[in-house]
Amino acid sequence: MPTPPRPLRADAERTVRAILEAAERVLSANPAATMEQIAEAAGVARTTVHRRFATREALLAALCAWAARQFHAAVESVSDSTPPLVALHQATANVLQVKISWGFAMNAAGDDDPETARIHADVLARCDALFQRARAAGVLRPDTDLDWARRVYYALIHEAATADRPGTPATPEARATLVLTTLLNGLGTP
Amino acid sequence: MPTPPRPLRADAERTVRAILEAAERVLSANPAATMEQIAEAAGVARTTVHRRFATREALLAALCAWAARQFHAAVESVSDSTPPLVALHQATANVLQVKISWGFAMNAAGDDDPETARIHADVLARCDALFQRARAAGVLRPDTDLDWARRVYYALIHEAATADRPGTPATPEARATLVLTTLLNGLGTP
DNA sequence: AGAACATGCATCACCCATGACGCAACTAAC
DNA sequence: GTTAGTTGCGTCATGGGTGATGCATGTTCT
Repeated sequence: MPTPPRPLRADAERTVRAILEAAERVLSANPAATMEQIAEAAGVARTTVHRRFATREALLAALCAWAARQFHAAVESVSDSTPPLVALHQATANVLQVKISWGFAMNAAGDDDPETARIHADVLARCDALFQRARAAGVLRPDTDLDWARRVYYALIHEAATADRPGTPATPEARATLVLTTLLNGLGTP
Repeated sequence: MPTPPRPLRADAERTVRAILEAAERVLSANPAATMEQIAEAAGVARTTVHRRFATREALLAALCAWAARQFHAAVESVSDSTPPLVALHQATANVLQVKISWGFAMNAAGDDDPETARIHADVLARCDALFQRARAAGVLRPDTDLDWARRVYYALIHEAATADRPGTPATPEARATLVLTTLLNGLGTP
């Protein structure tokens, strides 16, 4: 996370953002991409990347931390008192919005940083709580294995976020509906 | 694919198998693992790996080709005349069996080799045909988007193959049932 | 406008994975 | 048992990514 004691100047902050966005773009296409390629995509010299992120690991960690915070914000904005099905839809749409732009960073395992790990754990807890509410309210079957449900849910979100076929709905809301109808009703004939 | 003009001697063939299995094991844990690590896991000198697979790319390609053939065999063994639901269950169980042992190799995009690409295309075609039969038979809803269905199906198989929690069913058959009930019925209250 | 900060560029050193040989010891195949 | 193939080991060359530094040229902030 780029929070050195001395606050960054405005242009430097812009540079950091540009580097993170470029890293997401380049690494999602090729996870083994070099610092050089990332720098080029960011429109910046390679040495500048090293100035902001001492090592490659540091860049990866910062990228993951950034995505984790977006992820957290997407989930946090959903009120705990909203009915489960509505809350699920809101959270799904928000997460999809983030995931479309930060797909690589959200999948990359950057839990070596304790702060990022904490955020991930918090999101996980919120997700679990929401699923428990959903099960208690009868949205999910009473005998549902919540761990399996969560895995399936994440997987569906991932598919909905990466699907780019003509037939796929464009807006996050429509995709969220697709995810939830598939999760709850399946694709078979009732 | 290890098919040089001259057939390999028995011990050499064993070595190739050991290297491929080690590569799967090591690379699934760390996709950026070195040839050295793979060789060590295979109980073989690094130079021997290079003797069998000239370059790292060649090893990856061979690994993917091997997995693709296993994949193909798992799908091919299901008769085209079997009722769709039964066929789905058989194919799913077979694929899960393979995927548990060759998870990395099946995900790695090794379609640069035309032969492997052909096999993958063939498997895809069979999957599509099976899904069309399922839809025609009323197993899938008549308005189902088959592309979305296939994506969800693959994703569920992936989750079922990588789930290693105590609550998860152990046998491929039981996991196949989990995949199919989730795919067809979803997890919501009917 | 002046001070502090940021960037590009050129340059350097370093490490490590990769890939290639040759040779001696061994093993399968006939 | 002879022959051809296989392996381990030591060795070497090379490329490429990484990380650090100094300096001149902008840019921001006050």
